[in-house]
Amino acid sequence: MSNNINITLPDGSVRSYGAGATGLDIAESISKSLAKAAIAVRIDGVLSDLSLPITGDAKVEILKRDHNDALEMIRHDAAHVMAEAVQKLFPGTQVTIGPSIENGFYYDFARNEPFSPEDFEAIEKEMRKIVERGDAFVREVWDRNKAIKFFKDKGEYYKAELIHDLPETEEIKIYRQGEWLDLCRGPHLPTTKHVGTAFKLLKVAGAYWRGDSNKAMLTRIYGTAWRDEKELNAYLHQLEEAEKRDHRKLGAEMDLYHFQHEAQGSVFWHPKGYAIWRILEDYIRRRIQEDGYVEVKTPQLIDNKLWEASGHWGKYRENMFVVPDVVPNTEEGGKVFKEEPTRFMALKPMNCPAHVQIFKQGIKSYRDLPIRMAEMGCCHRNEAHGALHGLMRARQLTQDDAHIFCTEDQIHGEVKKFIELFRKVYDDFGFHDVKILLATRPENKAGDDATWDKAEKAMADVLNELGIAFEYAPGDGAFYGPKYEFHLRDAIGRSWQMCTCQLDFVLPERLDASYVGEDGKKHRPVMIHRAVFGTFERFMGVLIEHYAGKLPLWLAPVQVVVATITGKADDYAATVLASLKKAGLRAELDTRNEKINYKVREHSHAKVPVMFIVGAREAEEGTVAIRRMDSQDQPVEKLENAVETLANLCKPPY
RNA sequence: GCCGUUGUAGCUCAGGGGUAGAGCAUCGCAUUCGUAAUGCGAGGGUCGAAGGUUCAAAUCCUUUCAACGGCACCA
Repeated sequence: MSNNINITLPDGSVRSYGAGATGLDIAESISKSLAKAAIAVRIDGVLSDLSLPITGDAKVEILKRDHNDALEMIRHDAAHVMAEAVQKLFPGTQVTIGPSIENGFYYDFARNEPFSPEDFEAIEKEMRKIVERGDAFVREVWDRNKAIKFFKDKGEYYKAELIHDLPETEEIKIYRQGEWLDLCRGPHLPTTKHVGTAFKLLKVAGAYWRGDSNKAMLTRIYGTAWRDEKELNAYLHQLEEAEKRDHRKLGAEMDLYHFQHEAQGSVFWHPKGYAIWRILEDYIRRRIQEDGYVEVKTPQLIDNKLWEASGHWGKYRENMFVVPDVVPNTEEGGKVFKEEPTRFMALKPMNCPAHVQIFKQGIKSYRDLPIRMAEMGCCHRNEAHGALHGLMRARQLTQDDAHIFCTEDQIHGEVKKFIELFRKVYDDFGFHDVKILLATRPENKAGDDATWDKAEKAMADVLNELGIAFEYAPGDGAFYGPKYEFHLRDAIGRSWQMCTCQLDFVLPERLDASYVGEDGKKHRPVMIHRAVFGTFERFMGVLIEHYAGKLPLWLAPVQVVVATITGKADDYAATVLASLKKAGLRAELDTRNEKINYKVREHSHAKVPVMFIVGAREAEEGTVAIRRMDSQDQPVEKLENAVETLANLCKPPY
C-alpha cells in the first residue's frame, strides 16, 4: 500500500499528498492566501472539517467564506457559541440540540427559569467574547459509554439521552472550543473567530423535547447569522418589509375583514374582502365547469353515525365541533341540558362523507364515471387555540372542494387533468414558486398496507410521468390515503399548504359506495379528494401577502375611484362613475370636500389601482386624468376611451 | 393544548399608586383647492375581564380571556 494519496481538485488537476494530509495542507500547497481564506473542505462531496486527515484518493474542494455552504456552517457554529455563552451566564442550563436553519440557527435549552429577550444583550456580548477568543473547533471521537457517563456526571441528561439513542454504527463525535464542548456531528469552521460578529438573537420560544408534545417543554432561542454586517442588515430590513405585507395588517388597513373574540378563528368578511372572495369563486367555477365538474351543496350538521361510519369520529374527532342533538333547557340559571346528552351531531370538518351520500343515491354505472362532484364547502375544524393564525389557519373554512369518483383505470387521467388545472390556476394568480410534496401513510391510518402501497405508487407514477419534480413527505398523508401537497410561502417565509389532491381507497369501502361495472358486478369506485385554492381563507391570505395588498386589476375589490378636484366637477364625476359601472367595473366616487392631494394619498394607501381624476377642465372637455398606482404619469383621455381601455385591462385571465 | 411576550380612544402609541394623554381617524364650521396629509373647533375610554392589596389601582398581586412569536397539530 502506497503512503501517497491522489487528490483531484475541482479544475481536474490531480496532486499527490502523503496519506493523512488535511484540507488545510492541500490549501497551503496551492497558495498561502487560499489557506488563509479556507474554512472547510468537501471530500468526495461530503462537507468536512479543514483539519480532518484524508486517508485515501479523493476529489477535494476547498471552501471559502463566500461559498453557500459557509453560511450554514457559520450559523451552526453560532449556535455552539451561543450555547457556551448561555451556559456561562446561566449555570445549570442544560444543552440539547442546536442546528442551523434557513436564515439562522436556534438552540434548545432546558432550564427552569425561562429566558427573556432582555437576556439577549448579555448573551450576545458573551458570544462576541467567545468569537474574539478564537479557539479552534477541535474534533474528538469518544467511546460511547464514556461519553454518556461524562454528560450524565455533568448533569446533561438530554445530551446523554441523545448519545444513548444514536445508532451503534455512529461514531460519537465531540467538538471542543476551548474549555467548552458539545456532542455534534460537525463539521465546523476552523475557529470560533470564523463565526464573525454578524449575528443577532431574535426571539425566544417554547419547543418540545424531540418534537413530542408529551415530552418536556424546552426554551428555544432563535438567532440569525451572516457573513458580514451588510448581509445581516439586509436580512433585518427584509424582515421589517415582510411585516408590512402581513395579511392581518393589510386586511385591516384595506378594510377586507376582521376577527373578534366571540367567533374566534372565524372571519367577518367586509364588503371589500367578500368582493375578492366572489371574484375567486366566479373564477374557479368557470374553470371547473370547463373540466366537467357538477356542483352540489351538503349539510353543515350531520349525525355522528355518519362520522362513525366514515372513520372521522374515531380518527378526527378532536378536531370536530360536536353538538348534542337535544333540546336545550331554558330554565333560568339551570343547566344548558337537563340530562347528559347521548345523541350527537357534528359540524362537518370535511365534505367527503356527504358527497358519498349523493353518489350513493340511485345506482351508478361504470358509464357514469368519472363523476366530478364539487362544492364550495364550508367546514368547521376545532383547531387548537395556539394554531390559529389569521386567514391562514381558521376554524371556519371554505374549500373549493371536489371529489372525483372514478375507476382505478381512470386515476391516472383524472390526476393528470387535475394537475393541469392546478397549473393553469396558479399561473393565472402569479404563483410560480410552488413546492410539491407527496405525503405518504401516517401512523394513525385506516386501511391495510397493500392498499396504501398501491395508492402511493399510483400518485408517484403520475408525477414522474408528467416530469414534475416533487419530494416525499413521509407520514404526512391523510388517514384515508396519500396526498399531494402544494405549498406556497407567506410574506415571512412560512410555508402553507394550499392546493391538495388526495387519493382514497378507504372511504368508498367504509361508506359502501359502489357502481355496476361492465361485467354487471358491483365494484368500489376510487375517490380523489382535491381542492385547487385549498380554502378561500388561506388562498386569500397568501394572495394578499404575495401582492403586498396591491392586487392585480381583475382581483382588486375597488378597481377605480373617480375623485374630484372641485365641487364644480361633481355632476360630471357622477356620469364618469355611471360609465364605469356600465362597463362592469368596480368603481367608487369621491366627491368629498378635500384637496386632491389628500384624496390621492388616501386611495393610494387603500391600494386602489386606478384613479380617474376630474376637475373643471375634464368636465368641460369630457375627459379624465388617469392615475395608475405607483405611476407619476397622468395621461388625460376621452372618457369613452379611458373606460374601454380600463375595462379591457380588468378582464379576468379566464 | 404547551412555552414566552403583549393588552390604554376606531387605528398607532405615551403615561405607570392621587382628576385619563397625543397624533391620525370621526363629527361640525370655514375653505373649492390640479395628483401622497387645508385650517379651526367638538365629541370619543369601567385603561381586555374578574377578584384581591390599599384611604386611593389603568398602575401592585392572583386568576382568566384574547392577540402575537414559536412548539405540537394541520388546509
